[in-house]
Amino acid sequence: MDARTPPQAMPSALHIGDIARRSGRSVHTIRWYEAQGLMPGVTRDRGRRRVYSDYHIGWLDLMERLRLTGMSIKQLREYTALVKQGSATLRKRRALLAQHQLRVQAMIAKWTEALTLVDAKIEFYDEWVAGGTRPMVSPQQRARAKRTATKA
Amino acid sequence: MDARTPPQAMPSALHIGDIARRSGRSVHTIRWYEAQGLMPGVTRDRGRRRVYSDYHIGWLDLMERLRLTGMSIKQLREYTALVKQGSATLRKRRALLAQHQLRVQAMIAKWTEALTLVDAKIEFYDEWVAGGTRPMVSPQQRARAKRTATKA
DNA sequence: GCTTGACCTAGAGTATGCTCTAGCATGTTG
DNA sequence: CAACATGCTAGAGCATACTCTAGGTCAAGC
Repeated sequence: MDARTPPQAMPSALHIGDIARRSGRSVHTIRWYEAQGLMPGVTRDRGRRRVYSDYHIGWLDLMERLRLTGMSIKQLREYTALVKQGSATLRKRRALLAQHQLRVQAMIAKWTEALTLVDAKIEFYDEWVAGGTRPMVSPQQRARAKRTATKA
Repeated sequence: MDARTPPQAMPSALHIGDIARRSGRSVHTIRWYEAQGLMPGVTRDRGRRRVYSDYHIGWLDLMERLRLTGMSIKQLREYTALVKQGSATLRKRRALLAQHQLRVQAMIAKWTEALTLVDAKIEFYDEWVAGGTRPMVSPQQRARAKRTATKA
């Protein structure tokens, strides 16, 4: 009765379960992402089921990397909104990603700095365990020395 | 009546407000940290007010760095519990910090990897904006190429 | 001795980011 | 055509890490 699409007409027509399996997320999470405005170009089939393509696998990979590097759902939503608006927003998208890139680089620098104290603390414990007495040089002093050495 | 400690007997006797100001936290947060078992060696004065020393400034600095690098409150609690138990737990503390150090290093590696896609995406947008048409080489392909180049 | 500010406890409220349940519809397969 | 998987919506629940409110106590200065 109804004009069905031939099985191989599209490069890929995935249902939510397929996307869930292939992206390593739960179907709940994927629907929730869509509700949050993080899933561009999701269509529906006759039975109102969501239809995805391979594009969405790549998309979720990007979302994951951005999330992993600390981008909030709110910012992902902004980025997704720009993508939905088409190529007129290319510059804005670029700016948004460049801003994020800077934030991540800053964060990595901060983490590296925070590690100096942890390194110093471990060294301190090593000496304490080896010597049996609390070392003279405090972890804070060591960390400071390390930072100075790195800068020099 | 009661044997009062002379005013200058201790190197520093700080109240919660001083600690809050000097550590950049709110008094609420500091009390909450204590309730979570993250504040060793807090004593009370006659009026049941918390008394801190300079030690706690350094302690909160460590807590902040560990938190910043993704250690959970639960893990901080474990570490703090070890510190409270004294020098018998030195090896355990060292192990806990070393484990965290590895996690942070792995995290930095992961972030750096996640950045390759963002870098590639920005480059892709730059070409698109400059050329007016969607470039042939996808961000994913670029990112893959970058990762290969880095490895080689 | 009274006001003012800092402090106290207990517990409620908030933001973020999922994660799952309930109850029902639809699609596929033997 | 029945059974069973898969999907749907709406909304509740949860973990984490704070953040703040309410209602009262305490200490020091005037």
